Amino acid sequence: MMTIGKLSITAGVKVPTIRYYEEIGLMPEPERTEGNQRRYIRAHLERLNFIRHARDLGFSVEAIRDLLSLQATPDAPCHDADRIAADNLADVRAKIARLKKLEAELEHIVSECAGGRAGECNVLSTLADHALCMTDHGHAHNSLHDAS
Amino acid sequence: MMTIGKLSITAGVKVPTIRYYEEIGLMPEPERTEGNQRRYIRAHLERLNFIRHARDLGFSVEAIRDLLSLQATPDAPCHDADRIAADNLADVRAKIARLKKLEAELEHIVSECAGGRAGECNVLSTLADHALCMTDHGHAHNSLHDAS
DNA sequence: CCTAAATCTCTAAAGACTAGAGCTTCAGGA
DNA sequence: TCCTGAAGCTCTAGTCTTTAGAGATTTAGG
Repeated sequence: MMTIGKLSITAGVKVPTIRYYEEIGLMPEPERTEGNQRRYIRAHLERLNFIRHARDLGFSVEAIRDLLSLQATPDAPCHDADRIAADNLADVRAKIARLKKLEAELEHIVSECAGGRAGECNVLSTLADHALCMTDHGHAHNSLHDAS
Repeated sequence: MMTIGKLSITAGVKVPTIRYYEEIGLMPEPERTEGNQRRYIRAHLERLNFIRHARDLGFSVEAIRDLLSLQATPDAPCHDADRIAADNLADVRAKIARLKKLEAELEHIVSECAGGRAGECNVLSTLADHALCMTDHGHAHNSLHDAS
């Protein structure tokens, strides 16, 4: 029987985040004390560890929801879980590729800065003039920010 | 003189996003027709290209604001713009490093999946048991999602 | 029993947009 | 010149994943 604070420390997830996970249905509603405080058992800690770990790996909340439901039915084929992980891997690889292009472009920009005035600054001119781009990094800037 | 729709297509930025940029002061208020519709000139398109390009590169809106103000005063030292780009480069490198760890871990997870049942699935058990982790990927998952 | 720490709910903020309602304007054709 | 449909307008509210406070209540230890 742990309090939410203990669970928070143990799992490395902030208290309001735990309550948020409960709200969106990732975590089940635990039992409460007479005074309405949440009390968790070990199963809750394990589930929260699972969630945090998956989040760290970049899985979206929806993907985690799927994984958790798979976990709940151990006789189901593991094919789905594999697909979710494989999708995630593809995503991670795409992000890496994209970030490497950005890295190259930023390196180029920074190395050319000779400490002059802004009017002749390479950072600014490169950003202003798309034609100077070294790479075609396209318009898919969402891929930089998505968690999935 | 283009409409907001034309500007949107040309710059690859959605119409509501352009209006949002105006609202937060990244884009200036353009002239309006008698009937209150926005009309843009080429300078607007260039500025919007600058913004989109910088967003694609992972610059935060605040960083872009800085860059834009530097651009407006071409006699200022370019040192600040360089620092902003250099900060971003460090960020991008950190993101790459982190994603590579995740990639390795996901590769490991996926490759072990033999198509069995969920009960013995490596994806699920790895996520469930932190001790199986190959790397210490810590709790700093924010760094994956920050744009700055 | 008292008190300080922890918990409770609820609201609101962050960043960077996106979507819809309901209305008005514009451009092209008959 | 009128009509019509696409595109524009404003305003509100929602997205997503947390995080932070306010103000009230409960708990555990001494």
